[in-house]
Amino acid sequence: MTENAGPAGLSPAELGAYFALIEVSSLVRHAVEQQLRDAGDLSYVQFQLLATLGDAPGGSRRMTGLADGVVYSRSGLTYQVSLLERAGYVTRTTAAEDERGVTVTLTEAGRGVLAAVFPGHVAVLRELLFDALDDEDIDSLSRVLTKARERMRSIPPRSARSRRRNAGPA
Amino acid sequence: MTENAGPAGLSPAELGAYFALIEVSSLVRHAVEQQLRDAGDLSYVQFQLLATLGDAPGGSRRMTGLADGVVYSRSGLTYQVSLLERAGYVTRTTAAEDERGVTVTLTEAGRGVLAAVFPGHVAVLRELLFDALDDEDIDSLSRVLTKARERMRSIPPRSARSRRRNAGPA
DNA sequence: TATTGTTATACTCTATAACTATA
DNA sequence: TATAGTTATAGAGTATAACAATA
Repeated sequence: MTENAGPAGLSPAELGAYFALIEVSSLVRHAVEQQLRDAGDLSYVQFQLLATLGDAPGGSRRMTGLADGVVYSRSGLTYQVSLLERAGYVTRTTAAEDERGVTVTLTEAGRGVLAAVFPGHVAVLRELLFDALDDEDIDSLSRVLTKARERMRSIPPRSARSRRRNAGPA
Repeated sequence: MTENAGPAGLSPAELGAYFALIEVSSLVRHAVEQQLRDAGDLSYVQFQLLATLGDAPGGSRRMTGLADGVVYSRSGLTYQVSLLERAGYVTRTTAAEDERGVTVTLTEAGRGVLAAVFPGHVAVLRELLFDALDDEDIDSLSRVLTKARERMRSIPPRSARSRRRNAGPA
């Protein structure tokens, strides 16, 4: 018997990390969602999609690539992208290389909202999260969470399985 | 001009920490939500409420105290607690000290679901999060996030303001 | 008058399954 | 046959505002 809580439970340190992770991320997300709603009438998912496109070369991505870590079902992605298209923030075109695919591209208006929303976004993060942390805190937070993220990405995500479940053998 | 990104933006370290925080917490939450659904037909919020009660003396809490860090509107809390009551996991009684208040109490059945759901819950956290981290990682994660949480709790939460907004001066 | 909690309602988001079209 | 994406639909969750009751 170790001090480390066997397979049955979590150690106190793990429990503490878990609860803090959930509470902090909830509060951050909730606060940021309000700000995005107020400043640009964007949901958080929509913001993430726009930001992902903003970082992509040419402001373009295929639907599939856009989903990573943001949305957990195909229909959900279609839904959100439809809203963005209706708002004029992205365009959808048939992919050049694969006629089945759809390329989503950020428009000028899309870059506009991003720019409009960004300062307030940053302000919320500063006030709520980063003002409480020194450089070292931020570094270790980033380091540990990045490590965790890489692990998670390497594990078969449920969304990848979901298709296969339908089209099972037989 | 510092290397530290002025008020206009976030430093690369901050950006990295922020994105990793959002992605990791989303993935964790999503995975855990599925597990809770499968194992006990509980939403994550319901699980949090039960767990909060499980930690409380006598398994009881006032509605207001139950909301902290879990739910962001009173009606949302009422809704979730109603579901829990209907399922037989909690009871609601008029508070002894304040006739306006409601005391929510965990039932035996409530403790039962918690127990039933817990091992799988822990397993998901291990596989997804903790297996990737060593003890030191977990300690710093816990330390930094706890620091952040304390800061956030000390800031006037929007939910506290919301009431006042309605009943503004004349 | 302020606070606790509930209710009614409207809305957003998500997920499953069925479907189309291309590879 | 497998993959990319869309659509229809149904359900869960959330928030706002109006409300009742107690302090």
